[in-house]
Amino acid sequence: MTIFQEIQTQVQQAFPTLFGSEVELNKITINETPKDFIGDITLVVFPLLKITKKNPEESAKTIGEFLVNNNKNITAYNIIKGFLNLEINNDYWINYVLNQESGIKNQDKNETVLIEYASPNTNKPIHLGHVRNNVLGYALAGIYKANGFNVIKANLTNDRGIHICKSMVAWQHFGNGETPENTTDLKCRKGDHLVGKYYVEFDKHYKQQIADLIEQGKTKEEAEKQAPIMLAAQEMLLKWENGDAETIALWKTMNAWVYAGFDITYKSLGVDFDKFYYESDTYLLGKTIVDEGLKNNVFFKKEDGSVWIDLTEDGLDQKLVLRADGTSVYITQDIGTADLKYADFKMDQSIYVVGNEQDYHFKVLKLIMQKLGRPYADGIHHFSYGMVDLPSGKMKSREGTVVDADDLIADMINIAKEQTEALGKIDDFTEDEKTALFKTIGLGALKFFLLRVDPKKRILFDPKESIDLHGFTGPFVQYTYARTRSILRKASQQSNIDHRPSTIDYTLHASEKELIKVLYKYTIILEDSCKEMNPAKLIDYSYEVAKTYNKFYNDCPILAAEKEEEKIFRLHLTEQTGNIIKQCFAIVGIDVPERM
RNA sequence: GGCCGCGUAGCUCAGGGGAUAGAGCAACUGCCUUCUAAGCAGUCGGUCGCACGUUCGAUUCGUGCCGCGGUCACCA
Repeated sequence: MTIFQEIQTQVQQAFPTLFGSEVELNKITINETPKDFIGDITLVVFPLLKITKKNPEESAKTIGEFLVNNNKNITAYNIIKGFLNLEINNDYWINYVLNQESGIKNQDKNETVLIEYASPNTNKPIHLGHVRNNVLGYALAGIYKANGFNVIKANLTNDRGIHICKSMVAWQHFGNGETPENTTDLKCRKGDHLVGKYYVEFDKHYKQQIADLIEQGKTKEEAEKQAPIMLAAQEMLLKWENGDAETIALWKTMNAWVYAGFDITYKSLGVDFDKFYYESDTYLLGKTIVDEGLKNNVFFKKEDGSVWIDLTEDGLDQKLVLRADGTSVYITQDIGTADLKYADFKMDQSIYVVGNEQDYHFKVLKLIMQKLGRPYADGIHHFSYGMVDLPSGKMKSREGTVVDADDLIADMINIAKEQTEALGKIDDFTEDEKTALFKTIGLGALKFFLLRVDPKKRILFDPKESIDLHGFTGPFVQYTYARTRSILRKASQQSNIDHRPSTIDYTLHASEKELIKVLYKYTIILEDSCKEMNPAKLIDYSYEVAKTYNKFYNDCPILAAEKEEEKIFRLHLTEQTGNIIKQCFAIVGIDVPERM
């Protein structure tokens, strides 16, 4: 229990005695005291006045008096307007530091959470938008784990469908047998780029053919439907669904190229998965559930044989769940996969990390599963995040206006390299150590950049202004960590810092106390970031820790402290700061260097 | 047009019924013979989109309007 909660419940329990009436816990608002006032914790009395039946000053005085007399950690209080500012005993903070275990862990929740993220299409390499998805998904999984949940990271790979056939058709027509092994295009040695090249190629020819047909007097709609290359793709999709050997062989070959490429990108992003689902395995599953829903009158059939659900009573509209020809649509597959996930993992919560352009789709999916009476339906949650936009607007793979993930990662590492080398602090590093450090810093900057913004908000990325390494950034926090490590290394050469006094007698420096208070909040923030499903909360906190430590570092000598006890205490503070930074970053998937 | 989301400093973002609205970047000024200056301190910069309402108190909640984005496919 934190001291915030402790005071809150203590005041609640005392209320009948003090004021002759009960009070709800949530009426007792406790805040940190703003910097310019005296005190550590502030209780706002305004909401309590109706119950105390006294004016703000008197009410605050009664509570303040009570707390000072009955809580040994509270030494003094002052009242400004309706704010009761409480001062916490120095020893409370000092003991907190001295008795803090290094590994803070939350209790096991005995609850399973499945988090689906990444979920790429196998027709093109991933871009910055997908990177946001990957980084958010991985961070969210880390946050749930750190909060004691059993987490399954799932990747639903979109490996079939018309868009996949487009790349295949284009490769057949224009590929001339190009493979990742024999290609002269360096970029295409990585198979996802090779396949992506033909996806773009398809679109180019498709557009040309449409233009030609329109010139021949067709309408735009006719042209779009009759373009030979599109007909070829549709034909290929049918062949694929019928299991045509040649088509399946080509599909397998090209998908294998893509997977080899994805593996490299996942690896450099440092993300991983416990379970891969493939749409080619799951796309038929939804159909039996559609039958079930028809029997239960959740769905209805129209004259042409197509199957629908009526969601008008839920404020939505009618939604198709199966085509007249009996083939699946997007949501049919998701219905089937939802059941499959539950069969596999019996999860309590099922989180979908998918962009906010699909808000409507997931609203529908959840409603359908609820109407079908699925036990996991209420646990479905769409973790909806904003798009990454460029100054020129939206990224579009087909039009080539994307920031490629591999390029971006390489750029970031390069920026890290240039700036690190310019500082000249790591000249004694081996080449391997340097390479590792540049990657740590470059990816740290990138991930921090993507995570520091509220997930539901869109991000504007300007390729011309590279991601910063100073200020509110990943490298700033990493730097602070390296700083703590540097001091601890020096300390270990000097004396034994393992010696831990049970108590210590001196007045905390203001910056020292400020730092302790920030460290104290760690578990609260970790819990909040999970409840609010917001990695930005943890990122923001890691920055606050670093910033506060740097101030402390500047104000308080550590190794050169006047008294030995002081030095030992400050080394403990330094160690804990480093531990918390490292933990925060590990949770969201950012590495931390020993030196930089 | 219906529905959903977002409008906070020149730019990128925090805050989310409570005190004087905070960071970073950009601009300017100090601080390295002393533990890593990727740092610290400071100056400059705001009608929290607009209006009404609820409240002791609204940037925060509600309604309306304006602006931006998304979505309303037998695409995924």
